[in-house]
Amino acid sequence: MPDTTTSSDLLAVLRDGRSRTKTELAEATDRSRSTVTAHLAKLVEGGIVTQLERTAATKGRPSMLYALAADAGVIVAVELGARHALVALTDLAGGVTAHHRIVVDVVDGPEPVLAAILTEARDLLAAAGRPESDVAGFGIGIPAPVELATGLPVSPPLMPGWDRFDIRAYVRLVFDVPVMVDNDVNVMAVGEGITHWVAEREMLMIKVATGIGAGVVVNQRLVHGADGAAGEIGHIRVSAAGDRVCRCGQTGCLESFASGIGIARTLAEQGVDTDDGRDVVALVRAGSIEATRAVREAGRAIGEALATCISLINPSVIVIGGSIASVGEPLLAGIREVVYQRSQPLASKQLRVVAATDLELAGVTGVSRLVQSQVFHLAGLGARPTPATQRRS
Amino acid sequence: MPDTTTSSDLLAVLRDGRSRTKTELAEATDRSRSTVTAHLAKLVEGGIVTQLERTAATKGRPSMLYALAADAGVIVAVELGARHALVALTDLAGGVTAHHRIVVDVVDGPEPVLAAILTEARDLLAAAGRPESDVAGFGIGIPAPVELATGLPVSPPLMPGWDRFDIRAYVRLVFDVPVMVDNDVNVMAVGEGITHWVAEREMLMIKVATGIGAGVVVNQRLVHGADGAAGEIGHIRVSAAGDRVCRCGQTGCLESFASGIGIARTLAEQGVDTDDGRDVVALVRAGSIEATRAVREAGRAIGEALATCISLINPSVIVIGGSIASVGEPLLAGIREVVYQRSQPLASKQLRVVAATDLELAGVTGVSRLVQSQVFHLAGLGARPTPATQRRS
DNA sequence: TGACTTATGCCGAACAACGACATATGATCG
DNA sequence: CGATCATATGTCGTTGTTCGGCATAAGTCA
Repeated sequence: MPDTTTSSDLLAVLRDGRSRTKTELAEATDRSRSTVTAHLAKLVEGGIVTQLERTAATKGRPSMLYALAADAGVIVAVELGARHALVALTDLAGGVTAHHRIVVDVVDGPEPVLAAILTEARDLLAAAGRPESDVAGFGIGIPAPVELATGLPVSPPLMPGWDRFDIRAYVRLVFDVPVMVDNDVNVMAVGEGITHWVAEREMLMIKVATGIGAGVVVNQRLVHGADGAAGEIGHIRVSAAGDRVCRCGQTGCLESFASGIGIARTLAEQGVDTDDGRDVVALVRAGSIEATRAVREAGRAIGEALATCISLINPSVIVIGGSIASVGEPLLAGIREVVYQRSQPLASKQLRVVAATDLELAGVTGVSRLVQSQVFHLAGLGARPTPATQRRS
Repeated sequence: MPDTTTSSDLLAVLRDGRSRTKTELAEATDRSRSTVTAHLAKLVEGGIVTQLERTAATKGRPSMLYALAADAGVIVAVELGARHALVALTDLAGGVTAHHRIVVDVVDGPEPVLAAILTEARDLLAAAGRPESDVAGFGIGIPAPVELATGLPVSPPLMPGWDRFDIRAYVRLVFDVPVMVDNDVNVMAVGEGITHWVAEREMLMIKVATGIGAGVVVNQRLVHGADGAAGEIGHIRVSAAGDRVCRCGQTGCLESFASGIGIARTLAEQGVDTDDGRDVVALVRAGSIEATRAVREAGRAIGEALATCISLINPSVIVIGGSIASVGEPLLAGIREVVYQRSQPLASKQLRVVAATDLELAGVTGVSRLVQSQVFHLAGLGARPTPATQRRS
């Protein structure tokens, strides 16, 4: 029954899973303690919030601690890549309790891929000793633009056969719960955002892997754009890419030069043998001078594109992730070099360009958070209700 | 006393100045008629809302119409350019009732310029037969980045001497009312947005004049960025600008090639005499082939930069304004040519690139709307409360 | 003129939030 | 070891907001 503003606000504060006292909650939600008491009672009765043991000694009477009943349900969070899927279970607070990577191929089309994912999810649930009825929500990040209102993938270049396929409906045949679908980089942005960059209003998450994409956070909210195509920066034209022909048919695309495939292509032109983007990381780690240089050049190209993005939205943080980012410094150095050289002083003085901290789980963490928003009817990403308008003086 | 949510919601609906019946208001604010009645009574009593005559015949009893008491106060709205200022008076609904353009020079520094503006505002008030005590709010759009929280201009390249000058405080010495300061292109974006593009979630306003800047609207809200530098796209690097040195010290900046000054420079290199950006418009209108071509080239360069912006935020509308935009087709054609060629099909299929419709008053209209938000304690730009969460089933 | 339609005003009921008071529970100190 | 202090808890009456219902007003239309 938590449908009032106060209950929502309480959940919005408690959604991170940490426990709090009534006084803390009253302060955080800007209500009186009696109001918080009343609503907490309902939430506890409904099994949504748990009353924990008393706090350790302060001076006065110890207070009760309240926290989200994170174990009351399970969220299935999936990150889909071109050749694999990471299927994870999280508790209602977003803590990952189990995860497993399976091999799939998105070009096989939606049914077989989703079937494999759903099977894996069932297996994980069984292994965790959880009945399927415990599933409270399902979410998936996919490497395609997603239309915000409908959750449908639209014109996905990497995923022929998925165009406007109703993933939500398909999943609901198995798990009849809220289903969230969003772009893979968007969910990474959320994952990194809620774990490390809660306070930042504008943030950019860049994924450098087989392709290149961005997750865009503005005013603490994900940006989807009119067609779900926001953040599709792989086909920005950069000078470094020259006349190289991209798979999209254009020339000079960022992706054709700076993605895993693009770097491999650069190296191949120099006679260095690489099959795939994955090899590039191995080569750099092995100390290959050519590979290191190519990655740094790729970083510069990305930096060139980012300089423009910075001029447009002036973010305070840019997080670099994706498989290629795991080479670490060379890529980051290339990006920083151009970003700080080409950006206006005002926009770059406070700007931080950092590597993603959780390459493996950022995606599913973000998915879980977005699903949680739906399960609890919460808005936005922030830890607090929303910094909108303060109510009291 | 209108400080409750319901009163705010009512004002948020009525802010456009149109009149509505109680039933319409109840529907728009999602409250019962009795609630609306109660709050309207207070608002009418407070002189904030006016009760108008009855509606013309429907079938049943005619209803009363209610509208914002637009004449209860005056908003002073100013648009500051490098060499001039447009000082306007609007009613509380944002309707421009008087305006006058005065000559100033921003390089003289803030005090003399603001003094001239304030004097002009006083003159306009006197001419309108309005006492100064009628002024309910003051706003100004300035050609500089503005820090959102403080309203201070930061590191303005065009306005040396204005850095972190407290415009709000200075104005309040004369008019002790809410004072709003924002970037000139931001306010133009708001002005165009509320008059023609209310429904669009993502929108870009591009001003092409002496310099080049953008106003960025995402999720129906203005984007200021971490340092107020969002939309400062004049110094994006574009290939067309080649190695041309920009006043910012970098090379290849969009502004060095595609702004009024940049176009003049291009023409000068071809031996065509122009003193200033203003001349460019005259030359095109006079049928100069060189000037027309140069403007179209400028459009292409802008299109190149915009293609990147489109990839990042996927707007549904891009509005082109500024003095150079008044040449009309050549500029727009150049922009469209590159935008539609370089953008991903998904992002550009629904995208409209249009000319600003109100070159003269869009700025002050936007200023007035932003001031109105402060005067009535409203959030956002939208006509409706915010499409956030629907309250009933 | 009377039926019909639509708006209005007013009132009591339901609900949410608050502040205050009495009480509970531990630490701390003499 | 008991008194005191500090802090948290539960409950209750008050206040204010919102809702739905009912009687009534003010037009149109036949």
